[in-house]
Order: sequence, then structure tokens, then C-alpha cells
Amino acid sequence: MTSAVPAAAAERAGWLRAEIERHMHAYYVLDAPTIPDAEYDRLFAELQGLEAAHPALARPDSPTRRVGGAVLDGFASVRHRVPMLSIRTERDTGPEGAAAFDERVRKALGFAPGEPEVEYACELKFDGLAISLRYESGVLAQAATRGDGETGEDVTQNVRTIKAIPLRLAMRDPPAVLEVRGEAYMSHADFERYNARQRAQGQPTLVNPRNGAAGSIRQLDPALCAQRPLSFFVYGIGEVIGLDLPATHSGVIDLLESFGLPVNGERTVTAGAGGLAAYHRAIGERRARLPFDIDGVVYKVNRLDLQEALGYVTREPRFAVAHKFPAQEELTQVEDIFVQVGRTGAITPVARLAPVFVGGVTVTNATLHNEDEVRRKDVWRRDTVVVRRAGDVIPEVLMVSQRGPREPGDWFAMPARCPVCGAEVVREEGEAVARCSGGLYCAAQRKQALLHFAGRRAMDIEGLGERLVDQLVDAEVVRTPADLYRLGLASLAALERMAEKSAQNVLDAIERSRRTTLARFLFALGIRHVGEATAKELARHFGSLEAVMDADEARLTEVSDVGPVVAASIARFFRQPHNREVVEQLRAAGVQWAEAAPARPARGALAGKTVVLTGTLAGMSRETARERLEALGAKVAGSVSKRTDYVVAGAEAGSKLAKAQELGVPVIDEHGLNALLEGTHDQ
DNA sequence: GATCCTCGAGTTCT
DNA sequence: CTCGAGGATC
Repeated sequence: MTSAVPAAAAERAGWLRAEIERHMHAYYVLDAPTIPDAEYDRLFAELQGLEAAHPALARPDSPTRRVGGAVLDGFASVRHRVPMLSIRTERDTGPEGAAAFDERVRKALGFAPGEPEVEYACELKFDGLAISLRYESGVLAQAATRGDGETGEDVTQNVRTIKAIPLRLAMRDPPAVLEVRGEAYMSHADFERYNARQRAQGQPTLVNPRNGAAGSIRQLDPALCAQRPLSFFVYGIGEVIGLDLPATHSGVIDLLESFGLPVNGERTVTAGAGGLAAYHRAIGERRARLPFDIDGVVYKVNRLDLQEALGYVTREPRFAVAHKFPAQEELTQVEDIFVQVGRTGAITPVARLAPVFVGGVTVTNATLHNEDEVRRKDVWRRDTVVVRRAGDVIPEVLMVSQRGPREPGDWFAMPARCPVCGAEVVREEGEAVARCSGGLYCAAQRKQALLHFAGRRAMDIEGLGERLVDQLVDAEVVRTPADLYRLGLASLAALERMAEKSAQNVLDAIERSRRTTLARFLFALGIRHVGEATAKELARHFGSLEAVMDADEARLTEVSDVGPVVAASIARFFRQPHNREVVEQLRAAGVQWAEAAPARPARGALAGKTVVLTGTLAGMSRETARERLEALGAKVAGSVSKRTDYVVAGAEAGSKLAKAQELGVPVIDEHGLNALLEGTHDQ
């Protein structure tokens, strides 16, 4: 059936081969991947599809004929006695993917619809580097990478540095040969710790944990590898001599576990397509909370005799598939790089991206932080970039994957003048950010200042959002925060798309905001370097607004957390007649708070204690917890350090909890928090 | 003077 | 959440 191959298909296949080879080289040899895994998989799958449809296209040197990458010169070659095969990836990332695999298996085994469900072993698909460990008479004799599946690299010295791997099996009569296959990976905690240390020393950091694992194993100097802590999970076997194996895959893994080999606890045994889909869903939900990266799950027919019956198609087993999750990294194009003007005048470059679905949402914008960042990543308009949306929320441009045409207009230049007000853009010596010098003459800064003033943690004016502020400032109805308190129903209702009802709601919210606290008011003014914590400290120390306004820099420096830079900023703010005028107008408009005596020492049973909140609390909001703790004299900080007294961990606590455990800071749960709040109440 | 610790500021999308 | 930078501490 060697029918003629369409020229277009042949050309496409040739291009795919070259492209895949290029990325393979970058990934395996240079340890510098140029495209996300998902994109690579798509290219690979397309080539596989073409070669399957047109067998005449298949060539022995096609990348589809091998599993991994080239052998480096630096390591000795190792021939695998039993090949290390790769597992086919199920393309459909929904529940249908599980059903399709189950159906293929049943059909190949000749199971009729009425017959019982097939039993499957389900495991995580770790995102690391596949390694084969060879134990001879129970002693670790050799470790090898997958390489091309037939021949890998001898990385025994480096693998020995992985503490999870036993150098000797925990068993009495070890078999002559036991080869086990597994994945070397870097946990999130180890990845963070390594990068923090590298950053502190001004050394290059790792892009992601997978690169960390691959890069470490391939270090020619084992001492360097040892500095990058890796972990390991075993998920299969290779050559075995002198050992009776159980009848199922799950039995084999249990047996390996009993020998002291590290296996993952998330594995399970299930039956039928429904069981597979349930596992895929359950792990998908847990994925973000796992302490290491996975890119999917793996299903294997559990009975080894059935595995043998199913056999292999070319180089891929028919008894197993990898079922992936939606990618957290994707490729997209930079349509434009534009700048935003912040409250302090900071000019921030932002990449507008061709909309791309990554990590569950469609992303269109990603910050590029500052000019240096744009240069470091060398991003131009029309470049194709890798966008990541990791366990957290904020999308990030990781790197350029493919350069665009890069004509002069594609280059990003920091504008010399503010795009909003035309004032000069200034970048101070030694600072990373460029700023618009227009101050409050700049409409963008005025808008941001108003939004900050109305913010939830400041004056808390609900309903005064971006759209409304835009309109009010553009129509020149509002110039300063004081103008807000002069707004009437008529001027609001005159605005576009503003119903009388919602106009009234905003007016009510403005009205309510008149009663506030000194700390909130000071924070709302938006003085540079005065955030929430500093505003609170100022309010506590001075007691009244007049005292703060009249304090000179020496007096201000007496406040804790206020040094020369912050003091100068505060004094400068209150020296400006315009600012004093706005403050006066606000007070005249009825903005008020309860006056307090200055520098009242912190009281309450938690005085002097520092508490950090993390995760979601069931019984109260984090905001409430914070208020109650502060009422008892505690300081609620944002990050964990040695000096933290307690970390309160709610549901889905993340890195702060990990940090607390690492530093040995006491961790209490919501129950413990209540005990703390109530216990101290009684005293 | 160096190091550690906090705080401030900016950011995305539903 | 992350980075940068100011403040505190040793």
C-alpha cells in the first residue's frame, strides 16, 4: 500500500523532523528548552500522525524512532538490556481520553461489552528525568539516563547523590540483577531554596524544577550535582534475574517499596474507564498542592499477563498511556509592548499577547516589570514567547521561543515622555523603574491616586472603580480626593451608563467613608513609602494628624520602620501647600476619626507577638482574624521569618507554611487560632 | 559593612 | 506572589 505521498505532506514531515530535532537538541543537550512541552508534544504527535498515514514517509532516522536525546561526550554510554520505552500520550485531556484508552485495551484483548472491567494501576506522571537504576546482588551498581531508549548515559556518580535512592536494597537474599526505572525530580521546596541561594550569590537561577533535575543529573562534576537536591520515585522495572515477580504491576511496586525504594503514595488501583477518569480528575484538583511538578497521570493495565498479551506497537506499549493535564506553559505572540502609568508615576512595560489559554484561563496581558527585564529577556514585538501561569495566578513571560521579524518598530524603547501627560520620564541612577515626572498634573497618576484613596484598605468606598474614576477625571468633575465629597446625584447621573440607583449607592459609600481611622486616612493619602503598616505605626506613635503633619524629619525617624528615606518622603508631602489644602478640605468635608493619645503602648495578651496568616480559614475571613489579633496587641506580618511567633495555617496553605516548617516556627490551625484568641480574652 | 527582615508597589482575571 | 529597596540588627 505504498500509494503516492502528497508533496505537501512530505514537505511538512521534513519540516517537523528538523523542528523536533532542533528542540530536542535544545532540551536534552543544551538543557535550554525553547518551547513548552505541550507544543513539543503537538509537533511530535503531528509527525507521528503523518508517518502513520503515509508509511512511505517513515524513515529510520526520524525523531519518532527514538525516545530521548543524544548521548553527551562527557558520560560513558550504557546499553539498556531491556529498552527504556516511552509511553504514548493520550491527546484528549478530558475524561474522554481515559475512555478512549479503556476502549482500545478492551478491543485489543477481545473483551465483549458484557465482560468485567479491566483493572488499571494509576500513577502520577512526574515532570523530571527518567533514570534506570541497576542493583546487582542488592547493591546499586549503575544508574543511566534513558538516552534514546536503547543506549543512555552512565550517571551513577550523580545519582548516588540523590538521598532518596538506597545504595543497597533492604532485603535478605537480593536477586542477582534488579533494574528499576523511575524519575529524578526536584521538589518545589528544593527548587525555591536553590534559586534563593543562587540569587543571593548573584548566580543564574533555574527556570523550572524539571530543568533543575535534568541539569543536575547531567553535571559532569558530581559535587555540583550534590548541591542541587533531587528526589526520586520508582515506577517500573527493567531487567530482573533471580526474583519471582507478583502477577500485577501494583504488586511489583509494592514489592519494590518493601525493598526500601522510594515510590509515590498517590498511586492507586481502579477499574474501567470511569475509574481512570475519576483518578485523572482527583489528581487534577490536587495538582497545584503537590510538592512537586507533574504533567499528567499514567494508566497501566495492572495484570502483567494481560500487559504481555497487549504487547507493543512499534516502540510504544499498548498497555499504558500517559494522560496529561492542560498545559501550564503555552506559546503565544507578543502583539504589542505598551506602558502603564502607576500611582507613583512608575512606567511599567506590559506585553499584549495574542489570547492564549493557559492554566485554565485566557491570558492577554503580562507584565514585563521594567526596562531591564525587557532587555534581559530580549523581548521584541511580534516575537513568539513562552507564557507560564504557575501554581499561583499571575501570568509571566518566561522567555522568547522564536524571534519575530524584528524590524526597528518591533523594538521596545522606554518613552522619553509620559504617554498620558507628556511630562518627562525620569529614571533615577541605580533605580530599576522609570517614572513620569508629571506628578498630579498627570491624569494617570491622579486616577491611580483616587483609586488608592477609595481602596478597601484605605477609605473603603465601594463602587468607585476604575471605570467611574476614568470618567470623573476625564470630565474634570473630580481632581482631588476632596472633590469626591462634593459630588451630587446630578453630576454622577450625567455620566455615561450611570443609573440613578448605582449613583446613589456610590454617594452612600462616600458618605459612609467619612467615618474612618487616622491610620486609614494616612494610608489613603498615598504618600510614597507609606503603606498600610507604616501608616498604622505613624497613627499609633503620633496619635493625631496635626502631630504627623508638623513633625520634622528627626521626629519622624523616631517611629519604628521609618528611616531617613521614608521620613523625608512624609515631610516633603506635608510641605506641599497643595497637599495641606486637600487634607484641610477633606476634614472640612467631615472626614473624621476618633482621636487617640499618642504612643499608647501596645496592650493585650498578644502584645509583641508576630503572627502570620496563610491559607483559607473556614470560620472567619483573614481580614477578621487580623483585626482580632491586632486588637490583642499582636502584629500581623506578611511573611514568615525566624522572628515569627506563630503561623496560622488555613486550608490550602502554600509556601508560607513550608517556610514555617523549614524554620521551625510554631504552626497552629484555625482551632489553635481560636484558642489563642479566646484564651487570651479571658486573661 | 553585611545580612536579614519587612514593607511597598505593581500585577491578572473572574 | 514577587521583586526591589529601606530599615534594623549584629
